Amino acid sequence: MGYGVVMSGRTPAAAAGPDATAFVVFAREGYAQATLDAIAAEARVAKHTIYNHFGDKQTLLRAAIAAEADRAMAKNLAAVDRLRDYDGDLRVTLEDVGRQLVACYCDERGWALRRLLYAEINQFPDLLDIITGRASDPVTEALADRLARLALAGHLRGGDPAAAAEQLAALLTGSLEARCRYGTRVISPAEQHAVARAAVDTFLHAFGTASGPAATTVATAALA
Amino acid sequence: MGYGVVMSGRTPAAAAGPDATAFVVFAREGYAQATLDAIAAEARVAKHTIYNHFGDKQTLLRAAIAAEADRAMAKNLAAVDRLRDYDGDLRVTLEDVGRQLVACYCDERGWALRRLLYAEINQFPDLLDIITGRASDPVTEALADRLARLALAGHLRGGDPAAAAEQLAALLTGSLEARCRYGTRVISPAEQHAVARAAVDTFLHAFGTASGPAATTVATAALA
DNA sequence: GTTACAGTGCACCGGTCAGTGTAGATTTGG
DNA sequence: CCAAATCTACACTGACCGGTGCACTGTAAC
Repeated sequence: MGYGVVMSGRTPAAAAGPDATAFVVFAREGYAQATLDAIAAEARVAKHTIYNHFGDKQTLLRAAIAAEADRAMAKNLAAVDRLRDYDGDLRVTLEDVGRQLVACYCDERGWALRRLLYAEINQFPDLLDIITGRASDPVTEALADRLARLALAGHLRGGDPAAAAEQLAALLTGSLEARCRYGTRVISPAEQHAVARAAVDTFLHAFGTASGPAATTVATAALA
Repeated sequence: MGYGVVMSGRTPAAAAGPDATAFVVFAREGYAQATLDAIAAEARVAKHTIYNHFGDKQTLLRAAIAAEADRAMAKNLAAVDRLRDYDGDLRVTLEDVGRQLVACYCDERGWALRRLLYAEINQFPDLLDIITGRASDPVTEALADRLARLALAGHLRGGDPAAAAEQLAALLTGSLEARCRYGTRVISPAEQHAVARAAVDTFLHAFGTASGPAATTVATAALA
């Protein structure tokens, strides 16, 4: 013990532990450019302490990424879980969940994690193993579970729920890479809402039942 | 003069010029880790020669990325342009184009470019300016142009063709990040075909006309 | 032949950084 | 109250790399 919350007069950066601070620095500077001196200074901790805890720079990187991936997945799963609150208006519920998933994807830290992964995946291929089980895979699976329930209840067309989940996820996140300019642009909540609405609209056209609210209007997919 | 094609006994790496070689090394090692000595050696060129041509390391990076982005965009635009060969079977034509776009996205060099962009966008925000006009933006726009023609001819539902193009692009590429594991996994042509077919199927359900071939079967979107 | 240009190989400088060593301060637990 | 463990501050090493200077070679034009 001895970190963060226990100690009183720390900066926010240090309050979350050295690995969280390390993630911020790694994401900002890149692995090679990030110096341990900078990480230690930003975490308000002696450089030696980091070596005591993590051994070397690579181990610190892996720990930082694992912690951040856990955080991101928890947020995603919480959003998908809201599909249990299905109260009769499928479109509204889907749009709500979609909006939250889009928000997760547009999150500053989400972009930072994705950037860091793309950047270092060549030098550290084993980062994939750290991410697998903590990333989009379980989220899509959980989404497939919810969609399967909805299909069984007659609110969606039958078929492979995994495929449906994949298509919905693609519709929600596929355009965000371009819209957010690789994470350098922050898009407004209104624009996020428009993306979610357009995605759900297309999804319901393709996977909704005739009885369901498939055809409202062609979404005015212009942004706000 | 003095590079590449003109000289006979060069390795493939050097045959394309120092900037192409530089891109390969930058993508493999990362900007900071890539040494000019390594680039020069791999390009079969003296380090000094690189400085004569590009001035410094950053300029070399920008030149390498610009060249690679041009190459990628040309390939994408060629694929979209095949939508002009519309011969009556919309689904077949769209799947053909979709398959080619998926292949572009899964291209080894395409992943390398995307990785490099994600990796260095923080250190070199101006890379976005280099990419804008050479990247997915013009491709989506060209796709919107083709879809507008198809809608006008009654083969697709009306509405904003830009939105339709964005949705189609999202369906095609949205699942590839996960499927290709950030570019470290090569997916088979059969799997690429399945992705394109599922995307086009969903797209036609949402944007096809009643007269069109909207409903075939729910695509058996299992991979091969 | 000579002038101009472009490339080559090598050695060098200045700076940076991971990781270690050490010695003193602080905390923790019994 | 003491001892073990942990943290801090700081100096140091060994290695690496961007960029430069220099002496030399090859080639094409006039």
